[in-house]
Parts: sequence; structure tokens; C-alpha cells
Amino acid sequence: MTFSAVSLLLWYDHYRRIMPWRALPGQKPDPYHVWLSEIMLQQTTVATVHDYFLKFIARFPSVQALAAAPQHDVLAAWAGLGYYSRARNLHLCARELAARGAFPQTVPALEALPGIGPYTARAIASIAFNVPVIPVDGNVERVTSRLFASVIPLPAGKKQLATLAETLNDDLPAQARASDFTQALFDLGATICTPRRPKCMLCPWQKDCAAHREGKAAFYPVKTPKKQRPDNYGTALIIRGPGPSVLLRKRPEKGLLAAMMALPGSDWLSVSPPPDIPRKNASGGPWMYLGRVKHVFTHLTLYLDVYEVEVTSWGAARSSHLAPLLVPEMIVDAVPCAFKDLPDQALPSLMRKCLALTQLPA
DNA sequence: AAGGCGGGGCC
DNA sequence: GGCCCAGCCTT
Repeated sequence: MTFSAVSLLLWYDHYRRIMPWRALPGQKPDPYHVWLSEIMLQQTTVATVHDYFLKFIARFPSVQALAAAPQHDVLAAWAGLGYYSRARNLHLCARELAARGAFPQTVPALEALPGIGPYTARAIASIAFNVPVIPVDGNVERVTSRLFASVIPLPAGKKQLATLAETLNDDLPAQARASDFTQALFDLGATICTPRRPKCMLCPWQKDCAAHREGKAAFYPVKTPKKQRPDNYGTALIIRGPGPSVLLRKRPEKGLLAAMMALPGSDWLSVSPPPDIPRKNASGGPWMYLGRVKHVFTHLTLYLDVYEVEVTSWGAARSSHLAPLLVPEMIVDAVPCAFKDLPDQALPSLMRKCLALTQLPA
């Protein structure tokens, strides 16, 4: 079975989406923009990436500018986008590219770079350098599983789908336009061959599609059920002091929200918070309970009880009357940050949610 | 092969 | 509430 690759390209010539990282027809793609957008788009929607991408290239106009920047600035520009290992690897990769002087243009060489796996290597090679390979993302998996009515549940069936996807541009006209063909697959998956209610009536591959012949395109791709998320609990402390400012600390280099800034607080545990912490300063106590923040991560749901403490000096924050809510080890490495500088900090969304519970000074 | 790793939008 | 999103890395 040979697919009408050219019909997809004709469809693309008419319906292609315009995006800030994409070259317009007749223009050459910018490898920096292609690379950066591909990293940002990993597990992240086009709508979310759009503004981040524009701000990022305004702040870091070139690979060299990105390589020369301190890590904190890169993490701050990434804050809110999630999966922060992407930003750390992006920065590492920029330094390697800057030292090297140019982008490699083959799949194996690209895949050897930090943060670039099998998918992204093929995406950059095909989109930026017109190499005839097919990057298999969620879109391509969905399109391919429907074309072939593949019933092997994902993720176990990924290898089979990748093999099938390689045959999609198995003719010379499509391979000559490898860059367009890859982006056409993305656009088809994003606008026609959608997860729910696919628009088969508008699909250039309708007559090629086994799932459509079965009358159940939406049934594909088959996926194995996901594990449920456990709940975790903890406290976060908004310790306000002179300036006005607030204490922040940098999280460890590995693990959840690695190397990002955070409010001081307790560890996050699977047990409910101890009931002996007063939720209000009813007895004229030193802290105020502001509320509970719920935040859903990929593999756990976190509930943080947020408290506010006002101190006249940072030394006072270590005084014993703030225990057990605030113990010195929580702030041993904390540093004050002026409220006006919070927007420039590498604060993940979870911490911005917590800070939103307090009344910022005017 | 499985699990860690963010966050937002959609239904 | 669950699912999806232009996945990578470690174990």
C-alpha cells in the first residue's frame, strides 16, 4: 500500500498553519528557532508555547546569546512552562553548539546533544535541513495508528508505529519536500486527525485510512491505562521582611522542580499535615494561614498549606517561637527577594500560585 | 520497560 | 475528573 504523500503536500500548501518559529513558503528555516520550538513543544501545546517562544528569542536572540547567559536567566525565561530539565539541557546544548560553531545536520549527531532524543533529532533534521525522516510525536502516532488501524496499545506499540510511519513519505516527491512533509503531518494531526471527533470528511488521506473504513477513527490509538496519582501534602511559608521582600531558596539540582526557586516550607509527604499546627493566629500567634494550594504534577497531586509570617529582621525569622511551622533549616540557605523582582525569578507556577495568596505591597 | 518529570486547556 | 499535548532521561 502506497500512500498519496503528494496529496498531503497539496493539502498543506493550502491549509498550513502560520507560527512564529516556522519559515514562510520560500524562506529557509532558522535552525535556532526550529530547535528552540521543538524543545518547548515537547509535551506542550502550541498555544502555550507561542508567547514563551517570542519572549525567549527577544531575550536570547541567538545560540551565542543563550550560551553566554547565566542559568538563572534561562530558567526564569522558562518559568511556568514546566519540565525544567528541558531548560537546563537547552542551556547545556547551546554552550556545546556555540563551541562547535554550527548545528549538526544528521540524526545521529543531533541525537547526541543534550535534550535531543529520537523525536527531536528527526524533527530538526527534517524541518531545518530537509532530511527525509519522519519524527514520531503524538500527532504522527495518532495519524499512523489510524491509517493502519494498529491495535497494539501504546506505549508498547511505539516501535511498530515508528516503522509504519517511515513508509509515509516513501516516494521521491515527498522526500524532496521533507521539511514540508513533516510539518504537514503535524498540521494534519492537530487540525484534522484530532484525538476526539476527527474531521475525516476534510482529510486528504480519508481514502487511505483503515480506521475510517472501519468507521471508528476516534477509537485509535489504543492506549494502556495510566497509573493513578498519589496525594502529597506540605506547607509553604511567605516570610515577609524589610524592603519589602520575601525569603526564597533554590531547590536541589535533581528531582522535582530542580534548580528552580521556591518558598521555604516543609518537605512534601504522603501523609496529611499534622493537626497540631494552628491554622490561624487566634492566640495572637506570629503567623497567618492564607489557604491551601492544589497543584497537579504528572505523577502526584500536591496540597500546600500556605502561611504568612511578618518579621522585622531576618534574624527574627530564626527565633524559636516560630516553631514548629518554621524551623531554621528551612531558611538556612534562603535569600531575600524584593517583591518588585519576583517576576524575574525562576519561580514555577506552583510557587506563583502560593505567592498569589498574599497581598503584595503597592 | 517503567517511572520521574509541569502545566494548562479541553470535555 | 481524565485526557491530551511537536518527549527525554534514568533506572
